[in-house]
Amino acid sequence: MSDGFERFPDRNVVAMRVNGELKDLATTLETTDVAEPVTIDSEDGLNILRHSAAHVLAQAVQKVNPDAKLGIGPPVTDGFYYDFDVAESFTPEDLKALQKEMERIIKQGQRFVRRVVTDEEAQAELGNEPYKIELIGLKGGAENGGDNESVEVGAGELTIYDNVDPKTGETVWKDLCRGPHLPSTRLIGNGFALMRVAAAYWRGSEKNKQLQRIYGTAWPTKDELRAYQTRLEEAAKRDHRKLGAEMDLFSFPDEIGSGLPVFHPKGGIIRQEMENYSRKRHTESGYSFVNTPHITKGDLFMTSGHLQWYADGMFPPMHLDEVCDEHGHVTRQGADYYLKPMNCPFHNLIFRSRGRSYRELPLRLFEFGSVYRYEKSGTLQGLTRVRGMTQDDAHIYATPDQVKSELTSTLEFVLGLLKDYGLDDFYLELSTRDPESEKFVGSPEMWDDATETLRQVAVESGLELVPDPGGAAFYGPKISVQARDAIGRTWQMSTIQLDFNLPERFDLEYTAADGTKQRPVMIHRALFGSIERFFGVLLEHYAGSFPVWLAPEQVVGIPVAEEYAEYLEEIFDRLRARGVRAYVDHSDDRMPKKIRTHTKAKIPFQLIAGEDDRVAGAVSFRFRDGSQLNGVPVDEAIAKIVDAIETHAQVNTAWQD
RNA sequence: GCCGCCUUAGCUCAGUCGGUAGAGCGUUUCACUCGUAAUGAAAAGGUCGCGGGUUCGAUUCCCGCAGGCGGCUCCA
Repeated sequence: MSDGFERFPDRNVVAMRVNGELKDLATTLETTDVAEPVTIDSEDGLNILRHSAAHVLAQAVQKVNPDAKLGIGPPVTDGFYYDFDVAESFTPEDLKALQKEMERIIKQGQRFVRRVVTDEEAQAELGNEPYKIELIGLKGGAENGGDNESVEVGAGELTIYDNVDPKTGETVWKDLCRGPHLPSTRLIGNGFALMRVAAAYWRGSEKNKQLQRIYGTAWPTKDELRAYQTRLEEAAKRDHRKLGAEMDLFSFPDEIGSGLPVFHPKGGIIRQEMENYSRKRHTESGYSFVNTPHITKGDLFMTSGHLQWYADGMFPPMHLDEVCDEHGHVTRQGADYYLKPMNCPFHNLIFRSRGRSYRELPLRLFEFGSVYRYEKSGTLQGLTRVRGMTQDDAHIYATPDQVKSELTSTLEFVLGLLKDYGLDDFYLELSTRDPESEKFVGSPEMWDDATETLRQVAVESGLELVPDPGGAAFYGPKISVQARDAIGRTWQMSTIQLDFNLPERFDLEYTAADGTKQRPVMIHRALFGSIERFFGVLLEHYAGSFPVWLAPEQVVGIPVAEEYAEYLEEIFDRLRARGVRAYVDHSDDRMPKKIRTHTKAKIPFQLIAGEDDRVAGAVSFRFRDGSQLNGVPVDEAIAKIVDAIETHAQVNTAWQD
């Protein structure tokens, strides 16, 4: 007989795994138990640290405001939160006071002591905590509470953790909790910080009351906390909304409306390059280009099912063409016109515009289609969540036996194109139907078939595949390509959706080789998702330092003195003749100032010329990282620049050869 | 949509315990003609987000709205 403290005297061990289950160090071990140490810097250890920090926060809140009712307080990525029902929401000053109180509790070194209770005991002890009582009632309901709630009440026995003052042995606070916890609050140390206040619906449902949530972060050491804060600052620096304004790429004029961006000339160049390259690749891969209008009569979206299921997400209709007599009676019925939220119904009409032969399939219709979605105001976010956007949307109509190979080649095409834009770290997500949801069309059998086909294609790609239950669109399951950016964040990029339903709703047919009419299968596929969103993702991925082909200004000329501007202009004429975006800076700033200005503007190449260069028929390069290449012969310089553009190279530093 | 916070010059921000505002960068002009991240000087630029209320007087206090930010819910 022993416990974890005796078994693992190392101070970094904060808990243990006994026969596979996480336990407090204070747990008594039988000789037959298999116990492994859990150190504070392991994934389990960090979760325990953060969970214990959440407890300390809750204790601090109730110390300051005894009327605060406790919600739940689980660990999350990089930190923790705790939800409270309080009359007044927390202010930034409150957070400071709470942080102080937490520090006091931590210094006190309170012990976390586990105690098994019956439902009745827990209900009696926690009579003042209505949310905890609700959770106790749910406990029997097994796993339907979700992970965050199961932190409070596990599936097995019910436990309360007492926070015990080590000097007096007095219980100063307690909370319903599954555990495990750190042995002592002291181990939280000074590597934690309260971050922000937010509201959150109780048990994640819009129908429930909103509680006040406090987010915090916690790390084993102060240095790791600082490193985390630095990471957040770095991410903030590459925020596309900030860079978009600084680099004069796009804006959201209030006069136009929320979530409706305008692109400025420099942003327009980037978009144009993105679109042109995409057009070229689609042409090479056998896509046909189509164009469809931005608005349509409502019937089309009745046929597709959008109005039945997603009217909430659409801009409300314009009622047109109605005529009334002088008494207000309708003498001619009008029609509702809607802004389109998706392109697929339009493409279906193109497919249906005449009889189709199996020889035409697979038919791949592509469009940069403008769509409008009435996103809730609170969900809008820069270019990544907008109300008006341009999808690089394609719909592929295929025979059933073409589907699998078409899906495979589409996935290859998508991944290849994303790589050409500089993203190369991917995994896949398979989004399937939520069996609870009523929001889907077609039979469950169709869904099963479609899901299985997608799964096979995803698995055969060799990429990591993550399930996303309930993530499907209402008309079919999908594979989505998730890309990791330069600082490791993941973004949902392309989606490939399989759809047996819309062809049926639109009664799409083709004539098969045997003369019979057959139903095609549809594949929906957006590569960038939306151009606006992809633009934002690339801007953050590159932190504004685009590869040369995408950079709005590719080369800037800096004469050492005004005298050399003419020499540079001759070179720049040649660059411009090759399609390079190249301008000489004729302002009367001094040379170092110009270098500073254009370095901050993240222009890939600065070409500097003075007496030495002119005499030698050369120019000097300065790159974005400050490295230089002096005295490069003009012909070579031009060739290098053009090559960097054509190969889509990222150039931040001097060439090595 | 819900909760909280925010909104002052093109940008970043200071300020006014209620008496109509200031800095840096940017812009314009002048001088300097300069070899790798800020030459100097001067000037222009703001009905302090919008509407209402309180007040002798509101950019400041109160209410409403809009927009933004952070979350929650949502994301066809």
